Amino acid sequence: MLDLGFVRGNLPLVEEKLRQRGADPAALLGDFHVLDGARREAITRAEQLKARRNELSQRVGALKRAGQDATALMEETRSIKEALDGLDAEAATLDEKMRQSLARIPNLTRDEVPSGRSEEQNVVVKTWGSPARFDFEPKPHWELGEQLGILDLERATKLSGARFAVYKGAGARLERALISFMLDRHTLEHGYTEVLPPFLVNSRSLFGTGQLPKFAEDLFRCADGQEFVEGEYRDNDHWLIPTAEVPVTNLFRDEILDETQLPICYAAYTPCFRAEAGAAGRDTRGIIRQHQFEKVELVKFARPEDSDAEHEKLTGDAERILEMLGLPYRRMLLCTGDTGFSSAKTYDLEVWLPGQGAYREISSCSNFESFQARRANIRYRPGNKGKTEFVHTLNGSGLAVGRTWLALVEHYQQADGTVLIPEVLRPYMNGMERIAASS
RNA sequence: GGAGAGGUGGCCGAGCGGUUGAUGGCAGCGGUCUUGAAAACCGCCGAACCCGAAAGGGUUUCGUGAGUUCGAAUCUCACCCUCUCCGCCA
Repeated sequence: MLDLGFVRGNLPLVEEKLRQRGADPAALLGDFHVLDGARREAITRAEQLKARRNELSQRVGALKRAGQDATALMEETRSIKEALDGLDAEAATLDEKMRQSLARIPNLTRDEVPSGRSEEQNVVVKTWGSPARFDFEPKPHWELGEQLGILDLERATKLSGARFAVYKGAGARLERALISFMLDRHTLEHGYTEVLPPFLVNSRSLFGTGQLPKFAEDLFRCADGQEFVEGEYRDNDHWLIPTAEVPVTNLFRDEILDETQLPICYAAYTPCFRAEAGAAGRDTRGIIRQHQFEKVELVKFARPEDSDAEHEKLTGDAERILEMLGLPYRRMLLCTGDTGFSSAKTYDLEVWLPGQGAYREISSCSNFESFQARRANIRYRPGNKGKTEFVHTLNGSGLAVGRTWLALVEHYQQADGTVLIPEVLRPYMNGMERIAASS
């Protein structure tokens, strides 16, 4: 969420930034200054009446203590109260409107983010490794997975419908190995603290990180309470997390952190659940796009002046996993139109998938600056200044485990249909060197 | 699910209709003292919003929402959450 005062004082800039994102400034803040003016006027008038009422009440108290008559004053206070009812309601309504429209305005992208409509305009920042060359026709992971008996998509459909998977044998083991491998690197070598959060969160949390209200249709919600109503963020409803970002970032919601704690770096494994509304027909084969997938997520809370450097470091930490696994990738700087709602700047890591002959997203590393912190009210007290400030939050996949699984299977496939296991992973696979059909 | 207790400022903890934004303690900040540090002592110290160029003024805020009252942290009701015990269960 942007700061109300900032939007008020920088309307042209905000409009320009929204346009760069491909958003419609008119729709998002068309009547901003009208609404803002009306809201402030209502507040001012209501507050003047309240000041008068409070003053009268005090005098009533004084008179009564002195044993004198106060009926005249009490009469005036009563009439103020009636006028106040309407005014207060009006101010509250306008305030809520402002709040809601503010909550739907995306973050401002940084100036170094390239302008662009879609992913076409994303910029390659670096490329690591090069796509493997095969002297045979590489197969997509769904064929390999089925032949090796490590992936069962058909039966998953029976259990849960489309976009679910069952992993078996070495396939299940591989998934678990990847999770452990990633967590070990991040906690043992990159300085993150492991967190295992709840997989269900309330709507307050989803508002905090920016999934609500705009992206409700992308989420799975448990039918254990009332309907979701925009503007009402409950702490007693339950939604499946779309990413560990939500519970982990919200750990410090409504808290004031000590500056000496920062940066706080967490690594969390969780399954992720996404409704994938609007993705109908996309990536229907294989496990690229699932309703449920595993992910190891990196989350940081940093001082504003450090968030850039922490963003680079975090992205590097994710990249290192790909490098250790020997998977070719490239780092993309997302353009304005492709940068997520809450993010000020995002790098995507794209891994090469031989089965598709394309680079596909396997990690997304974002600096949210104070956008989420303002929504979730996460602050810290800088130095010896008494004033609190919002922290900067960051996160990135480190990595999406399901996609790592399929990249690995496709990248390390052999002519005979087996899949080599990279050396760094073998300790996590009980020494297994390759996945063969009999396993 | 049943019974009880409780939700107050960064933290702990008083207050239980009228100068209470809230006693006190801790932490933090500034100062005195000291070669330095500690201790001791003195002072400052919540947040959001509105008006104002500023100085400053005002409003709201004691889990949330309604209500009673001239006036509520304090009274009433509903709801939420936490803790303890019991039951059930991984």
